[in-house]
Amino acid sequence: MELRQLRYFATVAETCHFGRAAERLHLAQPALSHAIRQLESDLGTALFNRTTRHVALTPAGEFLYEQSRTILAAVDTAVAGVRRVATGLGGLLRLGLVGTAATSHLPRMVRVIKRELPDVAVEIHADMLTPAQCDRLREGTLDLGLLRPPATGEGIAIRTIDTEPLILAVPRDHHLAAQPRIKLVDLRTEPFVLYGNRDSAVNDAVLQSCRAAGFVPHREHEAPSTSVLLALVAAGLGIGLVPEAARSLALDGVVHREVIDAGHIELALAWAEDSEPPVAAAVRDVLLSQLDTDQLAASLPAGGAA
Amino acid sequence: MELRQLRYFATVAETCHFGRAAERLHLAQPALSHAIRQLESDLGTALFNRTTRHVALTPAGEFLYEQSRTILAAVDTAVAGVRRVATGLGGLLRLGLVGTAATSHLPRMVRVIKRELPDVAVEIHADMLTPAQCDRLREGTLDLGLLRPPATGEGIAIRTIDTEPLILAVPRDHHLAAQPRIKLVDLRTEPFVLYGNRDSAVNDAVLQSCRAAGFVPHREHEAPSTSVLLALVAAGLGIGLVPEAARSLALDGVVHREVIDAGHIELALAWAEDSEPPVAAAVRDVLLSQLDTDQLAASLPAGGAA
DNA sequence: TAAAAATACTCCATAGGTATTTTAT
DNA sequence: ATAAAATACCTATGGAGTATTTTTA
Repeated sequence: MELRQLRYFATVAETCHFGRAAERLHLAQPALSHAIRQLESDLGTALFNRTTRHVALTPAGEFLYEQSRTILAAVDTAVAGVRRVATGLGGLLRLGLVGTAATSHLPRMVRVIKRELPDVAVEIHADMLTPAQCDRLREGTLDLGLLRPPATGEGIAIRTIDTEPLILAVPRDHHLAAQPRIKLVDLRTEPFVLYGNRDSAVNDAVLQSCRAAGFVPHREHEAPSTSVLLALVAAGLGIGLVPEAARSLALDGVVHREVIDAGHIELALAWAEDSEPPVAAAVRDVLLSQLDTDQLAASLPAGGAA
Repeated sequence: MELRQLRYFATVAETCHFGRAAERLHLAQPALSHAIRQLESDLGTALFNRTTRHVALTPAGEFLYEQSRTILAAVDTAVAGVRRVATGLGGLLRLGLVGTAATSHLPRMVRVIKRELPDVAVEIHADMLTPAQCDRLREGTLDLGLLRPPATGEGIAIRTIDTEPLILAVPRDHHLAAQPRIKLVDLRTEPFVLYGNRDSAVNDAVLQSCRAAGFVPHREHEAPSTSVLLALVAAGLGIGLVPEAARSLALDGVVHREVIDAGHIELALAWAEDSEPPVAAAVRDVLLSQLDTDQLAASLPAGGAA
């Protein structure tokens, strides 16, 4: 059986008239008659009871007509779906992110994607370190990444979307919590809770900032993630330097303070330079153009046109 | 898009190898390559990323493969279903019945159909009088009928499947309930509850039996159905003559008694002589052969081989 | 360099056209 | 008598074959 036959059959079933059905199909009547006979012979059963005056479905034809509507509709939606996936308007987007991006940038991003590309399903791969994201982007098991530059290895394109200062996290009753202006050197004698993972870009930034300020932080404890790091700070085991996005974690017993010369850390959108799937390109466009819009709006004087 | 293309595509998607897929499809490799190129150009998008060393699905191809499995499975079940409906092994059977057949013969019949033709769906059209069933059999909106012979009009074939005596229905405390041998003439002075419908075959049989016994029953009340008739008898409004099948209705306050010379009434299976759908023929065969088996068993001496 | 897909071409099966016949109302 | 499906026959598109070339791991 072929879809051509099924389409012809469905049209004849709907009109119960070979001539009019042929017309609707932009086809000559004998060609249609022949096609239906062919289908009947393929199936080994009559689908129509026909005289020259009347065409009616047999029970088998009745059954096939119901099925044909389902099948033809499924084919149409499949074709439309393929086109959507091919253009990036639909399909699955696998988005990787570093720990802190989950609370700071993710919610708005997902909202923008849902608004601009409603047929795209977003699959979140949270708490992925930058090198892991780069590997998975290259091997094609991730479509986009939110990571800390620089990207490791070849073939990854990035665009910085935000620059955050490192801020101080201290226990609520710590003496630094009350200090008005904090400089990095003020932390040189403090015990630090540091990110334990060698691949952590935030850890690198913290160590580099301290080195620039002329000291090596005293490694009191190690934490595998920002939330654990803050928990250890809350427990009074030390102080920490974390990206500003960590403010939104708002752990009880921890307060955050600016550090004048603590340096910054970037967050970037990353994708595979080649072999980027259409959804990735489409979502990237939407996210980056949204970013540009926001920056433009921020650069304009407040109180502009509504 | 054609099913041929979809079948080819699914095979390539499964093997990720044009040569092996072509082999599986009993096709030369260039023909398959060409067919896939054709499909890709129809859809306006690539379905495979191919080098001479590696074939992999694109996101659009991935999507189409999932859809193709659904569609191809639907096509296969549709074709199988058409064959079943065409042979009568499947489909919808619309079965008409007179009121009393619902409790007497229907349950066993449905059980036999379910056992022998599990893919046949039975639609019951209960409480249909004989002439109405004949009309609907002729116009093709009913497939089989359980009715009281003779059938009215042309084109209806019937086979008698049971002969029931008419029995007496009386209130529990009626004097006839205690009488050992009842003859029709004993009822000549009694008030009767009769079937009200002019088309009722049971009513005809009752009136004819009484006429043969030399009297016209005194029409005290009329009932549209056997169950209502028995309810009126229970209420003490008169006596009734009903088919033996009515025993299974077992209304409280009503007792049934044999009447020696009350005559019999037949129940028959009926179908349209021409234009009988396959499912009707198949079910009829099953029911009638079951009937023959039962009669053979009944005619043999009891305690035969297991 | 070798395996595998693409290209080039050839052929014929069949989808679809026109002209005509058959059939049932 | 006539509308409509079936039949007969013809044409040409395109599906599938063989031989060959191109490509990349």
